[in-house]
Amino acid sequence: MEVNRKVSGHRATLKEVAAELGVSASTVSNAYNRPDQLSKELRVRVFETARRLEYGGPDPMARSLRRRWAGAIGVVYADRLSYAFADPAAVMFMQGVSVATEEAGLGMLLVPGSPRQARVPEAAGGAVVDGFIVYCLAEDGPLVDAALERRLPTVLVDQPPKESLPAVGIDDEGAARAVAEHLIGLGHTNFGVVSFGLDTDTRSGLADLERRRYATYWPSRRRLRGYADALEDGGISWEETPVYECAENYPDEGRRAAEALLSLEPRPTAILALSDQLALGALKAIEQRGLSVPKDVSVAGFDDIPEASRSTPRLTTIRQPHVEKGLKAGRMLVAQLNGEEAQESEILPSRLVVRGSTGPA
Amino acid sequence: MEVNRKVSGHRATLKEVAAELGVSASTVSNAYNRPDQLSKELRVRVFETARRLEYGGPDPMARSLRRRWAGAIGVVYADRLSYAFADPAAVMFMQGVSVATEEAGLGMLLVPGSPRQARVPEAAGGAVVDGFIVYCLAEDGPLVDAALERRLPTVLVDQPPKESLPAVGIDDEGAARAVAEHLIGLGHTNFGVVSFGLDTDTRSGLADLERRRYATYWPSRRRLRGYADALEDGGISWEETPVYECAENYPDEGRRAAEALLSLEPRPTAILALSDQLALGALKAIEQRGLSVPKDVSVAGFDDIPEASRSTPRLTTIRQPHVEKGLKAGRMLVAQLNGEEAQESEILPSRLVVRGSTGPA
DNA sequence: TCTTTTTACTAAAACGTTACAGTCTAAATC
DNA sequence: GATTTAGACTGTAACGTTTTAGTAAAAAGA
Repeated sequence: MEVNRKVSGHRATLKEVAAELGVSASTVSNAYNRPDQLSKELRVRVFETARRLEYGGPDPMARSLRRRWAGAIGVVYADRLSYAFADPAAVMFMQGVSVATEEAGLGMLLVPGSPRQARVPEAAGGAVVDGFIVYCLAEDGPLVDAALERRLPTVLVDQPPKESLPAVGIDDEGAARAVAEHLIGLGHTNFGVVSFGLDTDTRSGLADLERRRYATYWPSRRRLRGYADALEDGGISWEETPVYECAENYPDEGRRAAEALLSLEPRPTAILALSDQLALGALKAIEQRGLSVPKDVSVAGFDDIPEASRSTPRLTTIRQPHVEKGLKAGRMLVAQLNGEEAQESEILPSRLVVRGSTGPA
Repeated sequence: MEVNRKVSGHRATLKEVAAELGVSASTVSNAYNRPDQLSKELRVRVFETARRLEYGGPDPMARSLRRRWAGAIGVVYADRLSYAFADPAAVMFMQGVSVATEEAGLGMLLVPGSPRQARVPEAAGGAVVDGFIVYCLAEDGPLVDAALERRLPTVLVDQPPKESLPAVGIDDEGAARAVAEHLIGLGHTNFGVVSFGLDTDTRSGLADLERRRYATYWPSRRRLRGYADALEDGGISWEETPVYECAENYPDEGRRAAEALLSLEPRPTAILALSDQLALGALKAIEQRGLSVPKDVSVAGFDDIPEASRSTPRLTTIRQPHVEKGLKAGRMLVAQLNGEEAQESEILPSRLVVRGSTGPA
């Protein structure tokens, strides 16, 4: 759907208010921006006239242009925004960002568009913002390019290092390794992996080695790498370990993936999921099969979203500080906007949380 | 914290690209906006030169000013944004809005600030947007005024009708009445109510009749009204029914409120909560007291957030279509932006969902 | 060959502000 | 009484685009 701007009735301008009062435009401007530059009485009269003419104050677009300052930061998300709101981890991240923007009195502009839409680059390119937070984007996608080409202050989140831009993230690889090692330590030798989509094509199904290695999304690639290393170190073939990729990060997709994995021979006794959302779906698939967790199959997730500690059984997972990630990223960006130069990238702590969904093989 | 704009290095402009190439500014502009207006070859050369000069395309602020079109809508929220992200109902609402903005290729600007901050009106007044969605705001707050003064297309959500602006909401009063009647039908006569804050002061504690009647937030007022009517109709004194208001819509506040209510004499056998978040807290308080739900105390919520059907016992509540509310509001606004005039206000359906948390007195 | 159409480009005027450097008057200082 | 200072206001020039109306040359049509 295309949007045409409304041809609404004429709206009063600062100039007209000035003319009506017989003063200069500067004075009216000052009435709004520098009260000390004119007498109290005149200021009152300015506001009166403004109200009478239905003048709603200086136009933000003109002001932004003139001041070269938008008063907002852009948040660019990997996928459709509506998915972000459906993903507890992303919501927590945005919450963190919102804390930072509120501290700074800035707006938070959610830039629209999925990698599958054409208008996307234009959206990021056209955003009236002072800086970007780029969150978990396919690293070579057009969206990220569009954002970077603006050459605005930018903070990368869950992304590979790029052009010496400051970044915030966790040690995805190490964390993934830790979950896998935990399960190996419990004696498991037959694994199945439930993964995010590994490329921008929306495909669901088993992924070959090539596809796993060149996963488009940085966190996916690092996590798979962590699993792979741990398994190989434990004498388990990564190549023969099935990896089922899900087009979308919803529990239901995870359920389907787990169903597929459970039908394989030999049946995995441990399922590693790249997110809790997917792991929760896997839990359901196992239950529906009449199997029990963790007696028949162990399941581990990633993210430690609130639901992970409320499921039955409660989910073994990797805890990472989602809110803090957003907060850090937001503050870093604000610092850059304030002219502070060298922002250091940060790796936030994460750790394995063992709960009821994993047990001995 | 105040933000100063970064005094970054000079950034190339469209004019400079034009000068470098020896063509007019119009031509460069056309290269970006109307490819059919110049030859293929020149267009290519324009982009080359742009890249060489590190020109990132037309400046969005200038473009917005000239076109009188921001490409974004503003979402104004009642409270601190960070609370919105912590409230599942608000998140679902925003998800709905995001679907609508994505359909239209618009950005979604979250306007910062709580009613307790001074800079707020400036934030709404300075937002570079084409329209507003005003979500559940204290109806006479400065924020809503600031938004309305802009005289941009606006859609009200969960707000009292105002200035013939289109609105989206549910029948809060009727829904509240339905929950209360359900409990009365089960034989309850001793009620306690757990409410949101009833004024912009952040107070927690029992609220007198006056305060209940003039609650600042529209949904609170309507829901309390619904409870009141149902109780009075059932021969139960509303005045003597304790209403405990919570400063914030978090489960923990609900827990504290319920603790207070359970210490009263006579102890309520039914607790009505204005939201599921608060009701979930109440559930916990009752459990901590060693009482059982619904045997000793019944609890009903409002909103039917996902957690409501996962608690033990599962929560009796009012289901309302949060996502659809956002979607409707978003589409209404988009329609207005497209110049479609008469937008009808809409009352979305809601209904009582009876689950395990309510039972006979 | 002469008109008409098309193609490729340009000049100039907005869009609505704010920053900067002044100007002018009245009060304060010496 | 001359000089400085402060206060209140103004004029002009950006800010970086897009749009409108237009020109000149080339292509097409008669």
